[in-house]
Amino acid sequence: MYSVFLEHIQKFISLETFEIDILESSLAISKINKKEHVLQESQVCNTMYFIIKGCFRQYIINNKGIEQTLQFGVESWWITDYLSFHNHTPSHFYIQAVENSEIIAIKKNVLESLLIQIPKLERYLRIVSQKTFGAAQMRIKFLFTMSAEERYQHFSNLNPEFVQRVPQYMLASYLDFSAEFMSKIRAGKA
Amino acid sequence: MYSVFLEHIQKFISLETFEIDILESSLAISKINKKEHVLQESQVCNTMYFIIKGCFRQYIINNKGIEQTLQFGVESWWITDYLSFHNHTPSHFYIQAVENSEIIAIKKNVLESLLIQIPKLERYLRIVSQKTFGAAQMRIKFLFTMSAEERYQHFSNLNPEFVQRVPQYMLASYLDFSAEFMSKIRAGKA
DNA sequence: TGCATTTCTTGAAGCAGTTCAAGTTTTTTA
DNA sequence: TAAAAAACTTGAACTGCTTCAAGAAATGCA
Repeated sequence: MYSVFLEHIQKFISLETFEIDILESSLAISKINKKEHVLQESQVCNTMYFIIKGCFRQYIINNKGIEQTLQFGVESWWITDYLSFHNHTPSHFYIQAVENSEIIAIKKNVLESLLIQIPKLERYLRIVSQKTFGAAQMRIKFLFTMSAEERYQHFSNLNPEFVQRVPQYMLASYLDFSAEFMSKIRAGKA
Repeated sequence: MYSVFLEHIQKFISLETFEIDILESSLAISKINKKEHVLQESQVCNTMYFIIKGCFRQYIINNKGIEQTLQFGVESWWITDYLSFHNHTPSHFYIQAVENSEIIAIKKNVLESLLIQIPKLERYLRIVSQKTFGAAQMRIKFLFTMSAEERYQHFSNLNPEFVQRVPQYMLASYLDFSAEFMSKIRAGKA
């Protein structure tokens, strides 16, 4: 089951057999059940998570006590709080499994040791995080320019399967409107 | 004037003298005048820009013909369209100088050659882009949880000098409200 | 210096989306 | 498979912010 991970890396760099051995012997796959958290607000985040199987979300609890999902992650995505990770500051976020999932959890010191043994991984992580930031820029563009209904239509056209996979209220908050309004959009009453 | 660049890199990795020589001989500083563009919508972006001096913004023109600023960059920030850069797809963005500025423009092939000669730069860029993505996550949090007035107050508390530096209408669109509403917030009439 | 351009201000009218509250449907679990 | 919990729906009242239009102030440039 490491294949999901190794294949993702090898989309960007090529690995020697010995490097694959290092990765497999340094890393483990953990099962995380639906609704379990891998990060809670105010914790310092010292781990990066690569999703092998399942779905996670990063969310906050706003001042009205409502959960707002800021990011989803599925197979082959990384999820973590990079700011907390790099600055050793308490996180503002929760990261939770939305489905029963399998992840590779890489602690900071393990990551550093892997990056020394396999320096090419810096390149892999550099490219992946630049592309992820590019995707975040597009997300902000959509949030700024589209109405709630347009954001929903656009997202469901691009990710029809994913829309089935998560509760509507989570998707509503990810698209920055209320769960009630999502209901009205879907009923054509918006 | 490369010092701004070299010092930024050396916050994250250390450079040997020969590596500094390679950088200085491969790179040039360009002056970009206020209002000049370094990227236009529909162009493929094949350059990364490091800002030595001045200020840039990334913006779009929305369907009402109004400019909306998605991102600012000042001294020691990188600015580019990473999605267009990595996927060779036409950009959705404009990147423009807000002040008379100086930048280091690094084309993709020059970057690749530098990364081969100084592999450590992968690490520098990896860390910088992960932190930048972390900042984007926080930005989305603020957009989701704060009212227009709270976003303005929060931003001006964190960046009091910067607020003086750019036209109000650019900052208004960056904070996702109208220029008119900015005026009312500042007058205490919101 | 003076004209043109850009930027900022103000008020009135309007509306996209929220909030609240209550009920219904679906899913989970014992 | 029944009861509990989670998720979804609906309508009515409300509001934070936009839009429009017009004028005032500041800045840039010949």
